[in-house]
Order: sequence, then structure tokens, then C-alpha cells
Amino acid sequence: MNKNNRREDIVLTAAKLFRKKGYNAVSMRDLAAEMGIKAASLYNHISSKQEILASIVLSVAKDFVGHIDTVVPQPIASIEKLTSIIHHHIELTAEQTDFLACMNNDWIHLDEENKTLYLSLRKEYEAKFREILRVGMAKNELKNIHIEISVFGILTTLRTLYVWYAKKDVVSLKTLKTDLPRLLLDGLID
Amino acid sequence: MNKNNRREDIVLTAAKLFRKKGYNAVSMRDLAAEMGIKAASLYNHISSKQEILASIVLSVAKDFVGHIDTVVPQPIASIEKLTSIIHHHIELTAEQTDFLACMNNDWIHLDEENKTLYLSLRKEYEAKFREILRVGMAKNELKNIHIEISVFGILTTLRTLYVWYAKKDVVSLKTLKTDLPRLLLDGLID
DNA sequence: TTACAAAACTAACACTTGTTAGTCTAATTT
DNA sequence: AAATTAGACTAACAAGTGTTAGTTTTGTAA
Repeated sequence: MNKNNRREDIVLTAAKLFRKKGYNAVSMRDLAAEMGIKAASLYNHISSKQEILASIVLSVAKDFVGHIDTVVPQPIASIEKLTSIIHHHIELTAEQTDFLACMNNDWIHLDEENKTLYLSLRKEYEAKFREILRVGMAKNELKNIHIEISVFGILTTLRTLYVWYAKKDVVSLKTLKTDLPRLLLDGLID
Repeated sequence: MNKNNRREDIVLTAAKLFRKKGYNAVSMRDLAAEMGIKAASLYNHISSKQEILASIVLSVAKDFVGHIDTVVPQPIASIEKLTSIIHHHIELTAEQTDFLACMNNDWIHLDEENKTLYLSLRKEYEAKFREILRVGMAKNELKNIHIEISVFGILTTLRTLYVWYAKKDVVSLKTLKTDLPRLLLDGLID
């Protein structure tokens, strides 16, 4: 039980460092020093550096897919589905800033197997997002903007929210939740 | 003269590799191999790995500031200024995809001095972009959306265009140039 | 108090890193 | 033809990498 907490601590600390310096620029000795122990001691809790990265990246990726899966079947208008997704991005960004940053910047450093898994989760998410847009346009709830451009425009903004969130003094979470959907979706509404 | 071309070749190749694997994951031996020579030979043309990175990142950053400087003083409406900026992002993305990707992903690995320089260029660009929005809103050419959110929303989309451009089979450059400004700016127009 | 397990430690491994020194070869200039 | 130079090469460096083996310390349960 305590072991789990210690492991969690390590992963959290790793995410913080990975975010600041990038996966490859953080050595196991750096990570250990930040934890106040020696590098070798880390291996009592984790099995490899790669495992830490995978654990960070995949947990966030799975969370996103999990959320969109709850949104898709709901009997609500497309705009509301999109708003719910945007809100979820904002919330996750606030709660797990380092994890999100790490996912976006360091997924390339996953080993072949984990990278494949990550990319398939990402593809799945994009497909479901695209489908919400497609249905919304078909039902004339949304304007007929080029769909790939819409998907791209909205998702990349959401993906990089964490950059923004770092300067949270500039905009409150509440303002973000009301104004960001407007900025992103107004182009899609008549 | 030939030396310049060779150097340019190295920097171009480096950008390609940095983009694919990240600055730290590309060794001088990797880069040399891609050029068909040995690592030590690179140093006949460049002085350090860091110099290559700086040369890539700063050239793009300066190009962006250079362009916005030509746009700002023009006697045209805010929307047209913004459209011109968006077009420039699209063009640069098409012409220098690897450089752009490299700037966005690897600027953290600049040494202290170059990082400071890069960040100040970036800050300068954002300030000028923000000012265009501010004036446009003051003149009622633009809607009064939260200005920081607008700056962020538009710039991050433009910054990550290169991700998108990689799948250029999906959308033509021409479509991008007409539809992307619409998506990004319609939320700002009545 | 003793016994045991968890988690720290030291020391070392095999390997990779960016970079330099010194040398040889091929092309260009004199 | 001789001299110079650009640009490749080999060999090596000091430092840093992730990880393992074996040992000692610490805290908890008997």
C-alpha cells in the first residue's frame, strides 16, 4: 500500500521533471535526487525509466478515450457534446498539467510497443471526435466547415491548453470554461 | 561557398532527424551517418550540436517576427492583417516543415543564452499579435472575446500546423488557406 | 528481543555521448 | 609540378547513461 504511494510519488515527480526538461534530458540520477534518494533505489519501486513514461502517457490517453466514450451515446445536441469535451480537456489540464504536457511532448520516446498503443488510442479519440462533428453537420446543428480542418483546429488547441494554463494568473478556470468553447465553436454555428 | 552548402545540408538533415526523434535522441553519429560521413567530420562545418539547434530555431523565430513587422504598419483592416499572418504560417509550414517542428519541440534544449533569445522573440511576436487584436476590438472590427484566450487559441493552432501538414493528402494547401482563417476568425466577427 | 521484509545504500557494468587531436587524401590554387 | 587547403578519416578522451548485484539500514510484526 505504501509501496503504491511511493511509486506514485516517483511517477508524479518524473512527470514534473520530464515536462520541464524533456524525457531524454532527465536522468534516473536526476529523478532520484529530486526524490532525495539514489538512482538504484528507484528500482525498488519501478522497473524501468520507460515504464514510468508509459505509465504517464497511457493513463492520460486512456482517460480521454474513456470520457469521450461516455459523451458519444448521450441524447444531447452536438454542440453540447463538444462543450462537454472541451470542459473535460480544461479540467484535466488543470488537474494533471504535468501529465498532459508529458503526454504531448514525450510520447515519441515511448518504445515501439507503447508508441503503437498510444497512437491507436489517439486515433480512436480523433475518430470519435470527428464523428460527433460529422453527425452535427448532417443534422444541420453545425455549419459545413471542412471537417478535417475543424477537427485539427479544435483538437490542437485543446491539446496545448497546458502551455496556456501555466500562466493561469492571466485567465481564471471559469472564464476559460465559458470563453474557450465560444471561441472554438462559434465558427461552427450559424 | 561549397562549405556553406555543406553546412546547410547538415542543418537541414539535422532538422529532419530532430523532428523525427527529438534533439536529445539524435546523436552526432546518427547525424553523420545520415550524411554519409563520420561524426568527427561534421566539425569541419559546424562548431557544435547546440549551434545546429540554435541555427534552426532562431532562423524560424526571426522569420516570424520579420513578417509580423511588415504587417503591423500596413493601412488595412485588422481581419486582413490576421489573415495575412495566418497565410504566412501556412506557407512557412509548407516550406520549412522540419524547421517549424523542430522549433516547437526542441527549443527547450537550447542553452541558456539561446533560450533566452528565443523566448524574447516569441514574446515579442505574441505582443504584436495581441496588439493587432486589441486595436481591432477597439475599432469594433472584431468582437470582444477575451483577448488572451483569442491570442492563445489562434497562435497555438498556427504553431502546430506542421503536425497537420504532415497529412497533406487530406487537405490541400489552397483549402487550408481559405478555410483555416474562417475557422479561426469567424468567432471574432459579428 | 528477535525475525523479516521493505527500501535504502555502494559499487560496478557495459555502453553511449559530444568533442578534440592528429593524420591522410583529394581537389584547387599558385 | 609544387604548394596549399578543405574535408574526410581513425583513435581516443572524459563524462554521463540505464541498470544490476550484493549489502546494509530501517521499520514493523511475532
